[in-house]
This record gives sequence, structure tokens and C-alpha cells, in this order.
Amino acid sequence: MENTIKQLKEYLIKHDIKPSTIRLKILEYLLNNRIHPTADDIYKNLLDQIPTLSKTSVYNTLDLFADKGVVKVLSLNEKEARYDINTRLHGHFKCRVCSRVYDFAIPYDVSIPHELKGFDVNDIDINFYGVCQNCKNQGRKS
Amino acid sequence: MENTIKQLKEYLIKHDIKPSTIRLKILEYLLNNRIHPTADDIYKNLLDQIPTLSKTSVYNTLDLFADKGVVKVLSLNEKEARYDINTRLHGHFKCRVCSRVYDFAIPYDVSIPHELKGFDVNDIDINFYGVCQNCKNQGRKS
DNA sequence: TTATAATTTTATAACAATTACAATTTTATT
DNA sequence: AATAAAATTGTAATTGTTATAAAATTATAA
Ligand SMILES: [Mn+2]
Ligand SMILES: [Mn+2]
Ligand SMILES: [Zn+2]
Ligand SMILES: [Zn+2]
Repeated sequence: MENTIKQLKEYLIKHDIKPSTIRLKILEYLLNNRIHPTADDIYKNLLDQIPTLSKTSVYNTLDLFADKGVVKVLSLNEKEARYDINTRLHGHFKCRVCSRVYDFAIPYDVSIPHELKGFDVNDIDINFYGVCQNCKNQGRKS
Repeated sequence: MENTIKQLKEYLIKHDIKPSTIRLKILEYLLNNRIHPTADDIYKNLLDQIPTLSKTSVYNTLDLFADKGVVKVLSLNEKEARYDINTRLHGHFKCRVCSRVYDFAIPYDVSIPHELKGFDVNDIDINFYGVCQNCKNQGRKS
């Protein structure tokens, strides 16, 4: 809805990815559904539009996207990986009740600690776990 | 080597865990091998001492330990979980070359960001990824 | 001690996410 | 149109983990 096909194509090409139909659809889904979906979420959701879609293609595409820096893969203490179209450094909060994953800005400078002097740090994950306000309010009613 | 059986028993009892042989062995392993091992690491290593050991028991024990706060489970962008006998808040660095996991002290106050006001935060993971100094030196030789 | 119950451990099968692989389809090039 | 390259698919394999029920061990009571 937000992006024209042309824009999506340019986005992929800019990231050195040939814009196939499936790749465009997955990119579009990720841009319009910023919920940190799993591969299965994406697969299930696109099945209406692309009835021949295979789960392998979803994995292939997401692996390619991760390779080219289009998505960041999230490990949030669960067995399924999640995919984030926002690759800039930011924190994640996972609610253990509703399983929603919230973004937050990291409120301190993430400098390399002196214990890691001489290490190359390419990637940083900051993950919080607990119960979100929504779920806390829900529980209050009982 | 470091701990007497008596000390290990007390440690488990203090955490509300009945000290069975397997539990003591796994605890001892975790205390003496602070390498953030996987369930398989632990299983393989104890097989000499306990030839009848089953992997299910290792998982059962680690689940129990996690439940009782004796270990912290780590999700480090890999499919296998790792287990840390140090449950105090600290950061982890995973080297993508040698797969070693290093500890580091978190060099800032991990206060709850204002975006998460009203959220209950029970757990925090801070994970860095990259190449450790060891592996960087190794590579330099070529 | 013996009997009985509770707990722990084991072996095996089931499960679920991901990956491997080769065949098919689609797209690009000549 | 013919050919080559790339993308997609279906299927099977792999892997870490979990479920389940039987067997072994340990605790409790008679
Ligand atoms: Mn995010
Ligand atoms: Mn640690
Ligand atoms: Zn919630
Ligand atoms: Zn290394």
C-alpha cells in the first residue's frame, strides 16, 4: 500500500538483489507489517496472493535478504527466527504473554567495553523480556 | 576439582533442587567449565563418568536448573541453546570464527528506556557478535 | 527389613524449524 | 527459437528439543 512496485524494485536493486516477484512480495510484506514476523508468518500471509509459494522460497529469500543487509535476523529465546526490516541498531522487548516484539531506542552509547578491546564487533543484539503494558492491564481486570 | 560434593549439594538444595547424582555432575561440570556449553557439550563430556547417561536427562536437568535460577539460557543466533552458570547480568560476545563466547561487564546502567515505561522487564540479553582478538591474530599470519 | 510410593532416569518416538537436493519453471541471452 | 542461467518448487533429510511411558532409583511407612 505504501510503496509502489517501482520503489520496491529500486530498493532491492540498491541492495544488489534481483527483483523477482516473490522477493518483491516478501519485501512488501516486511515493509507493511513491522511485527518482526517469522518465516511461517510470511509464508502463511502470502499464500493467498501466491498460491504456489513454497516455504523453501521464503527461507531462501530471507537468507538472501539477511546476506545483503535488507533484514536482520532476531534470536529472541524462541525456536523460530524472526525477521526485522529495520536493520538500524535498536533494542527489542519480547512480551512473554502475548509474544509481541516491541522496538525501543537504545538509551545509552553502545561503545565497545574495554574487555573487548581488539575485538571486531559487527553486530549487537539488545533484548529485553517481560510483560508488556497491554498484558499487564489485561491481567489487572481479574 | 574446585568444589566438594558437600558444597555442590548445598548449592542445589539452596536453590530448591534435590541433589541427585546427575544433577551434581552437571552442576560440577558447569562450575568447572565456564564456556557456555550446549546440552550436547555437557552430555558428551559426562558420558565417560556416567556411561548410562541419556540426553533427555541433560535436558531435564538444564530445564530444572533454568527454572530454579541456577543457569541462564543463552540465545546467540545459533540453533543450539547454551547454558551459563553465571546468572548475574553481563554481556556476551560470540566469535563467528571460533564460536567461543566471551563474557564482558556491561559498561552502562541498563535502565528501562522510557519507551518501555509500564512494562515489566524480567530479563535482559546483551549480545555482541564479531571476531575475537585470538582469531584476528590468527588471520594476520596468512 | 519389607512393602509401597514418589522421584529420577532412560530409551524411544514425535515434533518443529530449517536445510539439502534435484527437478521444474521462469527469465535472460544468444 | 534455442540455449543458458537463475529462481522456485516439492520432497526428503537433518537437527535440536520435547513427549511419553517404562525402568531404575530413592524415600517413606509398615
Ligand atoms: Mn525491530
Ligand atoms: Mn556468561
Ligand atoms: Zn504482551
Ligand atoms: Zn574467535
